[in-house]
Amino acid sequence: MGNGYCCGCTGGMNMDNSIEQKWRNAWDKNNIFEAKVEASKKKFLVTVPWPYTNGSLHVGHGRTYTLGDIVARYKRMIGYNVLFPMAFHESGTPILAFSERIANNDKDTLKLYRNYLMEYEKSENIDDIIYSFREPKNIAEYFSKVIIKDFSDLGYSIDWSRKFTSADNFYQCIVRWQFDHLKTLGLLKKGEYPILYSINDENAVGEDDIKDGDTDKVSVEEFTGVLFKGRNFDLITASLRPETLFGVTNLWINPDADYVIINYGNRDIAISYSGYIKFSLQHEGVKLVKHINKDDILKEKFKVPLYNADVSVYEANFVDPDNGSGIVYSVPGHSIFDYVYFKKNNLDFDIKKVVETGNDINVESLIRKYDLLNNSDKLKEATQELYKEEFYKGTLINSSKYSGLSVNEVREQIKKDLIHENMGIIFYETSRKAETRSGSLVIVAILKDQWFIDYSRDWLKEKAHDSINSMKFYPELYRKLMNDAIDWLKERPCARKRGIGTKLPFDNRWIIESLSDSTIYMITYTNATEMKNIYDHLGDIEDEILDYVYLNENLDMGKYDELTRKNIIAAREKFNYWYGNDLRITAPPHISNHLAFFIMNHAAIFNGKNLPGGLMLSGIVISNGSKISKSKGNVISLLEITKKYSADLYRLFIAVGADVSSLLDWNEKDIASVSKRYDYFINILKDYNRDAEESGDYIYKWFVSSFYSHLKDYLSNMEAMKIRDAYISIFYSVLNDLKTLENMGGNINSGLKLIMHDWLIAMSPVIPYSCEEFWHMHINDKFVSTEILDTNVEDKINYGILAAEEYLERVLTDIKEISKVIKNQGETANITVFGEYQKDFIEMFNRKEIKQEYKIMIKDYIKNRNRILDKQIDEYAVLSENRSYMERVTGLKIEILKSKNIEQKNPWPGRPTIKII
RNA sequence: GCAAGGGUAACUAAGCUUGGCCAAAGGUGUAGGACUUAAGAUCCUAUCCCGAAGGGGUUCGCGGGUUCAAAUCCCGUCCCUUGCACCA
Repeated sequence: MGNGYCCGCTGGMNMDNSIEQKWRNAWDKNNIFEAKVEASKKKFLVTVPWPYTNGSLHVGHGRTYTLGDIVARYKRMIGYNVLFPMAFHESGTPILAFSERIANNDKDTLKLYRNYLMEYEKSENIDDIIYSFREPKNIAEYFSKVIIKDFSDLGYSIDWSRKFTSADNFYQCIVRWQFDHLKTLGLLKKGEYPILYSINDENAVGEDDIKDGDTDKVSVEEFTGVLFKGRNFDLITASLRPETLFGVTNLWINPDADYVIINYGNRDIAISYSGYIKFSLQHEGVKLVKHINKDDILKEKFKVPLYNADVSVYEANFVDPDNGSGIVYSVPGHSIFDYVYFKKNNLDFDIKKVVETGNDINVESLIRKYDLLNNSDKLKEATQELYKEEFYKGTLINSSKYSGLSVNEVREQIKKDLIHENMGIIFYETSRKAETRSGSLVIVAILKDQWFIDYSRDWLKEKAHDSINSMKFYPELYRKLMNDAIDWLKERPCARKRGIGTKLPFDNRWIIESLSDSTIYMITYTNATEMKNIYDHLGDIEDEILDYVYLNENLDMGKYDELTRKNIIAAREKFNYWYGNDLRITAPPHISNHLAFFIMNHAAIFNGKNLPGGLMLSGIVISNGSKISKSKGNVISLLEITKKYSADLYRLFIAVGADVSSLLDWNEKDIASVSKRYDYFINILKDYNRDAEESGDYIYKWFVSSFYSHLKDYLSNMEAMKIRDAYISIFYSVLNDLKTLENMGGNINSGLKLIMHDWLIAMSPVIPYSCEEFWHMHINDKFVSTEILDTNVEDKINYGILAAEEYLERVLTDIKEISKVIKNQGETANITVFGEYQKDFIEMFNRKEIKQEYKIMIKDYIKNRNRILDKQIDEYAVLSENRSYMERVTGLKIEILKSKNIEQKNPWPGRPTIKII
């Protein structure tokens, strides 16, 4: 296929949507995926992170969910009682921000949502729905429905009876309980924290409040405010590179900017007006003294701290008064901006080199490389290149006691020394100039009383490491990365001033940050219904109830009524049965955040079997060769997938398109090649005729044996979560066997009849709809989705027959090779298999007692010894039985003989002699 | 710079943990053939080099080493990709 015109031909062979819908409805009607406690059965809880409900999901998101479903269905198939639940995440600012933007008629946002809705709604309804999105909960509600629909269409065996959202009241009780625990454990503490802030709105801003914040991220950068002493007042510059201090030749101010004198810590300091505003939000006790004229600064000389040289102040229009303090120091030896400015304005200047990199990347070479004197486009890029190079490879020179130290260690050192000498102060700045969507400036302010989770405790890290080391990892290599991430964690700000979420129980000015409220939420899946009942009944869930349910602590039940008691007891029973999260599936970018918190918070609160059991990390998905992004126009929604392709084809592509851990490229060419095989599968099953004759022929025996040996591979690969390898065995290899069967003169229907039952079950985790359809068509009226596979395959494999087939193929390969060499000149192939004499000889040889008349065979035997394999095959019978097949494949007349002589060139076991004449 | 992953035949991609059955799976592409009025689809065969006998030669980034034996283990080296944070 390869384009949209596929539907007339191959596309039509796929399961069409109505068939998929038919089985979806049947599954739902019979509630077959609702998981119930069955004490006698081993349970398996598999989770995938809950989706965030501010939009619909695309082909990339679908991978982890699809893998989750494949695993869930597989485990169910081999007899586990499986719980595969799902809930929705609404915490944080994005939904709120989108809602506000819709209310403000922001064009881009309206367009974005119109695009989402166009796929799901009739055009005349769209405006009304978008209007309703002025209320944030309507966005969340709408898209959670969309996601449920998409997930259902994709055939996921999710137990939706447990769904909830992070904004649900009952869930928030559980979050509060968790934070009370963390507090009791001494893991919560307060501190200062820099945040992005809007002056006009007097509020913290998130990525979604910032103009282009999603495409061009803004982050907080820590500058070093360096104070230069003057006669009447000091002056402050803000630098990312304090280590270049010894290379300072002068200072720059902007001739057109507004400068002021402020008083801070009993000293007068010059700074730009907007620098003052920021500074006052970052430090306490900053007072504005007066506005000053630029000349008051220009006429002064200032002392470079630590170094004490006097430098002058010059004017330069490239200095941005809104950036930092609006005053910068000039280091032409290591700053491209400074150097270029001097050059372009034909000013005299000194260069003092203070960083040595040992290579030829420096200010001058980069200016030449990018022709920066004539072309300023690349100024920023070149600057970054230089900073990176000097940071990682640089060593200080000409810098008094700091000389000889590497830049990356000395930067912190100099910063510390400056602060210690009272000549330095931390100055936060945004990584780029940013404004909110309403147009007010975004700056960095310091937030007092920020709450942190303290992940630096040794006892906690140790427990987390133990937990990681006893978990299963797919693939294994992530275990080390996970351990590293744990070591790396320090303090994590865990609450914010705004957004959707749960209030901190002991400080309700704060809302728990959205990753921090999602660390142990999987416990809720086990008993969401009961917890909701308790909440609805009592209007709250007391910590002591949660302690009883989740921590097996004691509870005085007397104070609760019967209904509550019933729910509490059921909740505990369900939790105890279902928890441990046996497998969590997500992607590597979560290692350093979500997964680390997931493991840490579990380690803090839980023990033993309730700690995480396993982790599977799937690689990223790209679409048509590039990263999925709106700007590339390669976002393909899950809805589009089920409509244009089919759920089963998508799922099959996810399973066999790439190893779980590798990058997966969703592109037409690769889809087409998977589709080709899938269509073949569909066709043979559609055309299957149940009245096919059963046959005990050799080739059917081989076919069945081969099938079960593939099934064996499949099972062992699935146990190792090597989903691709597993399905190559059970899908591609079996299809190939069917073709071989046909080539050998067998009948596909007769072959299918022998394996259909088990084949459909084994395939059903990946292509559940097709398997369901054919199961009902050809087997029985129960659901294949709930069938249990007989995993005892060993006695169904006849290794002798497999060996015979291998032998046959070997002989054929030899015949073809000889034919090729003699340019297909022969007509008849005489094949002679070994006889009694050869057998006797080998026995004698092994006993080292060779009779005289046999000695002529020694040389030949030695020569061929390592190609001889004796698998006790009746070679003569195998070849005779397949004579017509061999004749068809080789185009030669085949004659089979059994050796009756002692010869110089003998046939040996596994290696007959072949003569083509 | 640090950390992690990777470099395999025209392309893509397995294999490497547990060395031998690896000239190295699968897919794509290419060539020939079958089917077909034709096209498409499908199927079969071939696809590192040499060879009128199932054989030989040279390959798995590069250079060494261990071994009877290395794509696989060890050492060195070059190149590529990603991450270096508090953002969901």
